[in-house]
Amino acid sequence: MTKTSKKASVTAQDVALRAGVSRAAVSRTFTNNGSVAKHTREKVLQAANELGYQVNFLAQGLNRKRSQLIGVVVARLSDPFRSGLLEGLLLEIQNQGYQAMVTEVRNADGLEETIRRFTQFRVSGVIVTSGQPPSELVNECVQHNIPVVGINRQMDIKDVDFVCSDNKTGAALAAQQLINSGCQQLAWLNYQGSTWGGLNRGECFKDAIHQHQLQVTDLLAEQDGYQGGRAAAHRLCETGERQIDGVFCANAQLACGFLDGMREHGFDAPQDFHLIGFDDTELTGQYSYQLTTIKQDIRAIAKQAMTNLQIRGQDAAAQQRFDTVPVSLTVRATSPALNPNP
Amino acid sequence: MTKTSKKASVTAQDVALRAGVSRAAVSRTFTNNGSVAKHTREKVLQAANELGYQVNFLAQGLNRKRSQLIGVVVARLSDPFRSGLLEGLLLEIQNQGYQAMVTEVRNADGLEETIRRFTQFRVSGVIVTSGQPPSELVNECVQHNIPVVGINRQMDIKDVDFVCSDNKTGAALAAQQLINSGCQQLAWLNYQGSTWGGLNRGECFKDAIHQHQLQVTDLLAEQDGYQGGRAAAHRLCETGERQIDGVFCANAQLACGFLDGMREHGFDAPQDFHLIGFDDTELTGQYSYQLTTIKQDIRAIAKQAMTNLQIRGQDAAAQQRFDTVPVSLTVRATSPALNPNP
DNA sequence: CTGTTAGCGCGTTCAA
DNA sequence: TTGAACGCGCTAACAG
Repeated sequence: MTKTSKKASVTAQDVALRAGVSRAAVSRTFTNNGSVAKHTREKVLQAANELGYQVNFLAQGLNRKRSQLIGVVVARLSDPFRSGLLEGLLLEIQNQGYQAMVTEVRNADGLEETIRRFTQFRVSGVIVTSGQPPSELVNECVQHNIPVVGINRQMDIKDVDFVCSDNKTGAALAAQQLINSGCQQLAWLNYQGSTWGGLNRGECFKDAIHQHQLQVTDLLAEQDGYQGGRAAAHRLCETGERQIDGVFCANAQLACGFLDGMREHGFDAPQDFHLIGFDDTELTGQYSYQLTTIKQDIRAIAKQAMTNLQIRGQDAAAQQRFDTVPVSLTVRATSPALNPNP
Repeated sequence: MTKTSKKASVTAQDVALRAGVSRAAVSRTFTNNGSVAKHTREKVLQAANELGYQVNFLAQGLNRKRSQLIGVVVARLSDPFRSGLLEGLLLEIQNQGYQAMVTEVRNADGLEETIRRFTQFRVSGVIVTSGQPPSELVNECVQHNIPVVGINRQMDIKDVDFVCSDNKTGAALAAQQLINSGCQQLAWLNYQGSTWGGLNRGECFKDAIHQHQLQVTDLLAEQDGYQGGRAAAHRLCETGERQIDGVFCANAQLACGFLDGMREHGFDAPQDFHLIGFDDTELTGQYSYQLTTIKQDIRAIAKQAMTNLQIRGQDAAAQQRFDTVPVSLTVRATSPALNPNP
């Protein structure tokens, strides 16, 4: 009870004492900052090892005015693409030696509160995969010199960088594929409250189609995700005025729902229509769907996002970046490969 | 340039100055700790508001030896159940005023490194949804007085609490449903490298079946998830010695894969066999699967996990808890409702 | 109820 | 290369 009751946590001071050096020496060996003699370094390392010393990130962050934390804003993780994206981000963040603080956000107020909390933890960067970062809050980050990057969205907020899948090429690939397959009555399916990414894909798709002198029917789902796509299919079949033979969807969930909705009415792809979705998730490859999709390169997106954070972390006044990540067409059953000799 | 260049971050000191009170008063109003006169409180709040003051969580945590962070260990977010669970945890953590630090872990070494980092951030608690927490590390947490709770796993590690879906009842419900439907040749499908949860469900299922004097065939998938289930179905059909008419799966992904694998061979549920999966994910409800499942109550699990953290947070020596969360049977097409008058 | 004081554990000058 | 000393921003114990 007198001296055996060790402090719960061992500090740099303890290590210094045991190694017979000063606290500063300990700090230096662990931050690789100042110069330290090889011999002392080893003494410190050994003492630290024996005591099981680990730096206190709270104290470190307080001092450096910056923690090894990256804030990540997510939403609707039930969408496989979004959870896949989060997984990719986590991996990349950890690879770079950071720790992810993640917040699920449901509305604008939530985003505001979240970003505020991020700054209170002095995060080294913020990644927004959902919602529009309110410009005032972003300014707050900028004041604190915290870099912010948005994924699959793009706005004109000063000092915020963006990395985004190549929607234009993706839409063009889809258009090409549908048209080359002989589709004439094309449709674009999106959720009516779609994110920037969805809207952008739609515009690009229509542009691409119009270049071929064809028209596009707008299918607007009242709900997002699988159920929205399914309901849209039902409505299409029930009103059934238009003959549609090629559909491009803003995301994979909508596409799967649409496909199932059509099946419920006795139609299926590719016999009765062709179907292409955005996002290549595990689900889209499954036997019951076999969806032809535009595949986003999650690893590349995550990598680029972190790169941007570091660039702006070093130079807060760096030029705003809008990075585009290549996409590719994954051909499956719902819009099969073209006959090589037409 | 002389006095206009404000400090990047405004501190409690600044607020105190402007409000004409002491730093301590500021601290008190923000932590609701000591008592503070209503008048001063208002002055402080106003000054803080004008200056845009926010407490520095790093400093706060350093002082209290505990941050408002909860560490969450996850793995394979591509599984919809796991991402759903994470979403539930995030919501609950945020509701309680904490922030989630989440780490994706791929192997035992990763878990070790992760938990170590959690302690370095002085998290208020650790939630493990994947992997077996190595007992030495847990001890490290205990030393730091950090509560640890495991979800859907259960081991005999001192001072660690567990919350787990009621596998026994779930397995019994599944057994009941299959038997009452007239199934005679039952099988249990699991991944060969399954987690504790999967193994436990299997044992419970076999117990339940044996009580009815029936046997269970073991189907072992060499891979986890959808592809594992699909391959298992292929193997079953190709070797095809055994006639199987009722299958229970360790999780939903296996079940969906199994169903698709059977379909590829021309068999389908419920005509040719009955099928029940564990985990009720968005996927299982979709038209193309309509899987009968045992549903886990994610909200309840998350709530219980946080409750346990707080209990042990207040009393480190609290008795170890093994909480069980009720499950329910969601009846869909692959094992349909029974005829009311048999 | 309030202000003063003493750390929390670490990074970083500045001399030596 | 090293150590002494200061401060990061905040909380908590103590006096008034």
